[in-house]
Amino acid sequence: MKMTKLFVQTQREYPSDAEVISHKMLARAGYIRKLTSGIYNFLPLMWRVLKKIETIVREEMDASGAQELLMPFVQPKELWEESGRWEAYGKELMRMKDRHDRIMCLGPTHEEVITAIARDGLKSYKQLPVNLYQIQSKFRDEVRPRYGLLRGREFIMKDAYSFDTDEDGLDEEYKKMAQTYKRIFDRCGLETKMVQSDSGAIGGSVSHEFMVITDTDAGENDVFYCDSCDYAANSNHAISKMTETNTDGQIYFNKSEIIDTPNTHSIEELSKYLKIPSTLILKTLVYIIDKNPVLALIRGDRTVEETKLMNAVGGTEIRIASAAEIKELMEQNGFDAIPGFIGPKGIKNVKIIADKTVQNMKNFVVGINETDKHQVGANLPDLGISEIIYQDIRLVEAGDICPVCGKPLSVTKGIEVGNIFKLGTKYSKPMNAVYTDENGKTHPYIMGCYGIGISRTAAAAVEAHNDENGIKWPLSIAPYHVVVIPVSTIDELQMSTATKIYENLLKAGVEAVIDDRDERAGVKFKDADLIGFPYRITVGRTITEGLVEYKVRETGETKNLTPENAVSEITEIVKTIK
RNA sequence: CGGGAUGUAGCGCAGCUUGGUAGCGCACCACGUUCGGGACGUGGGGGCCGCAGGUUCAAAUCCUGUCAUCCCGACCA
Repeated sequence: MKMTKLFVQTQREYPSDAEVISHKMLARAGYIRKLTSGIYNFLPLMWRVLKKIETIVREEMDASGAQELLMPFVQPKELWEESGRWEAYGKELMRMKDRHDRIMCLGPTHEEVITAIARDGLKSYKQLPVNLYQIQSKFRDEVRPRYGLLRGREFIMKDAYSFDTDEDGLDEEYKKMAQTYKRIFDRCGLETKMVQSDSGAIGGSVSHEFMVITDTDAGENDVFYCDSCDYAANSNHAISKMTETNTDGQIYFNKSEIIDTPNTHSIEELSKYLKIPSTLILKTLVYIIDKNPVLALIRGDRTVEETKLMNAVGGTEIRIASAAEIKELMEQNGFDAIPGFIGPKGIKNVKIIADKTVQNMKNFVVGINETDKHQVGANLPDLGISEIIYQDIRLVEAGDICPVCGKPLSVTKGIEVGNIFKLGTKYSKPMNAVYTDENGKTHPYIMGCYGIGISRTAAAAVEAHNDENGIKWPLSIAPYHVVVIPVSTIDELQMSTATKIYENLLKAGVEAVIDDRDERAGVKFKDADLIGFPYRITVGRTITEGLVEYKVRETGETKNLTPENAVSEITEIVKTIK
């Protein structure tokens, strides 16, 4: 492709609305252009990158035995009512009416449609197992789209769905997909970590996410991992062993009593006032889960992990209660305490979930629903709580003990580029999607689902591979392999040599661009770096000695070669792409 | 949905306080000089100043409403 014809406009400055590096660079280098919030045009360079990622995904998925199909983007409400997700999915599901007032939605994922396809076609155990996948645009009406392609509303996704007769079959497919994903991301030049995670709105029992590890804001997930073993988990799912007790061995209170603790609205203020460690305080938080209040108890120094708490009561939506809601809860139970003095004592008809840190607590300090007072030297049996559910609801912290091997855990940030779920019968059962076994009996399919964010993977690759001058694409997914730059387009020898190199590269199957613009060398170099061509051949003054400059974007390495050697060097490298 | 901010040329911004013919840099077009890390000169083209209403002789500027976008908190590929 000639640069003068290539549809790309680079910008000298980063767009003002971009926050993270991938968004800034893809926009400035002319890969993407925002149409409206969270919705982007994929311009020719971007589309080449996306198609390359798609090709890798297709090759690996096909090799795993999965079959590609394509499902509709627009789906009817009725299907979503069958699975129960019309209500449950929430506002991310973009709903609309057609001209006959039939209610439809844009597909955010395709469990319902694929299950409907399967139940029509997969009648016999002899047809199973099957894994079907598609690559398609998805639409999720995100509350707050951000970070460019990392969290758009419309994005490209590969989604696969497997159907098995039993759990063992699902386990096998799940493992196969995990290996397939590892290969896909390796081929895309991305190092990923497979981490345990919560299964969220997709549902099911077990799930893992593939994370590109990063130390930037673009990593929206906290990942806890162990250096000594292979334990790794998203913060919404990570667990740790608690070894220490709630005191440092010192005895602070030898009898249970109620004391004045004026103006101690926070754990920090209270521990300062009483001169005790925060581990000695029982923290009580009020959450609203699916419109109902829930009390969460946790040791004072610890944070509640909201997804875990929500799962503990089987909810789908969680938020911290407002001051007004807490006041209402107090009034219903005959108290009028303000936040800071709330406790489980005397609260009726409200679920009380206690983190396991609370189980070991002795002689602690706790709010008793009286403003400016706390009970000290308290123990749980003394508080007269009718029912208390112990669950792990705490956020793991770096340095916590690995649940597998007992060594300290570390934390890092990650971009989730892929996700695999064991769904079981979550969709097949309610949708009555069944097969007939060898005895003539029917059973719901055992399902799994497996997603890869194609456009997010491209953005993650930019996050992982860049420098201050621009993008450094991995060769396998770069829009072009090499740019040939004649320094001066009016120098006949330079121009004719560059053209010959360019033509020979094309003949050898190398994807090349020749920068034939009548621009100064500096402009071409800056653009080449920004766009991120993995290799560059510069034809300049040294051509009078028969040499051109060969430069590697990734390392900055340069060497002078004859035009023939430069072509063969790159041709050989391109052949090595898997 | 809360809290904060911003809408002026394709991009980055000034002008608004104190109303008076809409500006700068980049990009674009023409000519000339330049030519290995974002050159320079001269000349040019491009704007419903987000939209609607109001105040005024006169509104980018003041007032009201509205829409959009971005950032901070709950989602997920």
